[in-house]
Amino acid sequence: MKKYVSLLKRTKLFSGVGDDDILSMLNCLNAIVREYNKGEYAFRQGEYIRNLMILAEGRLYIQKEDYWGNLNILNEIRPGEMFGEAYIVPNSGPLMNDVIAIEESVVLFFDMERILTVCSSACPFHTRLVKNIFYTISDKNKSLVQKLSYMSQRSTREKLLSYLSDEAKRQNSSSFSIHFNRQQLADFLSVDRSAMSNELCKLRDEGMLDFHKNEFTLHEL
Amino acid sequence: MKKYVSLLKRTKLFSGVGDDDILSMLNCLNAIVREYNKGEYAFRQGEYIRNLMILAEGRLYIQKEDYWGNLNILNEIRPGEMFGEAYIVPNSGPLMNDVIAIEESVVLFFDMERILTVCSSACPFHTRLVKNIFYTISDKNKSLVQKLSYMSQRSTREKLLSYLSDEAKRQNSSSFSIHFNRQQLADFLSVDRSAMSNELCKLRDEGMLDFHKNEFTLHEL
DNA sequence: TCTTTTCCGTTGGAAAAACAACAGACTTGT
DNA sequence: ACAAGTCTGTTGTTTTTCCAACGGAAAAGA
Repeated sequence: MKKYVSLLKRTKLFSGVGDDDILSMLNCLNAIVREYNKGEYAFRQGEYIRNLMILAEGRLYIQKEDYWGNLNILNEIRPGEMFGEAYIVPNSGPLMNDVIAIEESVVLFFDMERILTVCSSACPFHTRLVKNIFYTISDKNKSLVQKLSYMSQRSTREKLLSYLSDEAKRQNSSSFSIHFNRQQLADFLSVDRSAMSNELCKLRDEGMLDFHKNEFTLHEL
Repeated sequence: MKKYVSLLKRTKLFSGVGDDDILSMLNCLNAIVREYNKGEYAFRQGEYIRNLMILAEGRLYIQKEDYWGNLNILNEIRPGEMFGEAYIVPNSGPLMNDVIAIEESVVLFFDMERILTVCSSACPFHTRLVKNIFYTISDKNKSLVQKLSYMSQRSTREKLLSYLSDEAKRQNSSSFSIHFNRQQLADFLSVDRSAMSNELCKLRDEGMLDFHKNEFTLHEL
């Protein structure tokens, strides 16, 4: 367990907690290590989750199979990332997705009840932990709402405009750069790359914006 | 403040907390009441939020204006609903949306720092509160992820199939009813109603499902 | 009961996106 | 320096969605 302390220190969950405190907290939180082989399912649709997990090594897919058997990859989990945090609510129903290891993977399990039930004396950093988890989930919540606001636009053009508009706000400048390449941006917005590229150029020709590689500039009309 | 206790008792935030305890907690959490006139902005894009809010009376829109001035309504808040929970993270940046009262409204403000920093002696229900807020936000997170999984499907057909498939899972039966009418479902999935209606009938003709009003039955292939 | 309104399916034309395929610019690795 | 691979814009065709409009069925209201 000790070998994961340096990884955990860099996670959002344990941000601001010292090495020694992490070790004692691992104990307090009933931390368990589990390993998965490549291709093995960590969780299956229909199971109930009572833990918060952090991926220590490897790579996981969160995927979903519909009633007719069509597969769909929803998310990719990389080392240091937390998952399962949305399924710890009592009576929240069973897991709707599968979690599968696409590489040899190591997962840390934390007892959720122990996290939320504050043991005031034993763990001085417990309050910190509750805040961290709360902040992480809030952050995720916020970015989900934002993404949803792009995705709910009907056309590729509107999706682009709402996304770029938000980036300009976020970076507080009408000139900014994005960390996506074209294919990634298209995937993020769930549209076709070439159609999106085409639309970007139309927007440029109409004078609404300019771009060079990943540098964008929005223009007033 | 007393007049809102019965409302608060029914909110997710104060679920499981008795009347007397709510009153003392309101004090502990530095609760403030603010009223807004119809058309008045509660918050504007660019502001920083340090509170958690519950709408007591009236109705609010969470809306967004893009760089070129196009308006977009993201959400409608009704009495008893909580909002702002995603913006309380330190360094989370300014609010990206506007919050506007579309009716004469009353909003309760709670000091977020007070909620997360547990005062072990004074409030026996504090742990309960932290759990409640955590559960609420997790729940929201989960439904956002689900919705996003529908919305990220490219075609109306796929959006429908993934949504209906999930409902069947959730209600644990291939026959189930939904609480949306056609227009609401179309809005939820961000597609055109008539096109969606058309697609539903195609799916029925292809033998994948059946429906009568809001009752759906999925068929194996 | 009769009227009005809402809801839902249907259709045809217009608009947009998806798709496939390709070429040039740029990167990377050897 | 060269080859292989990636990234991006472009074009033409096919497919899908959007939009507007309509009619019938069901529900709500007078």
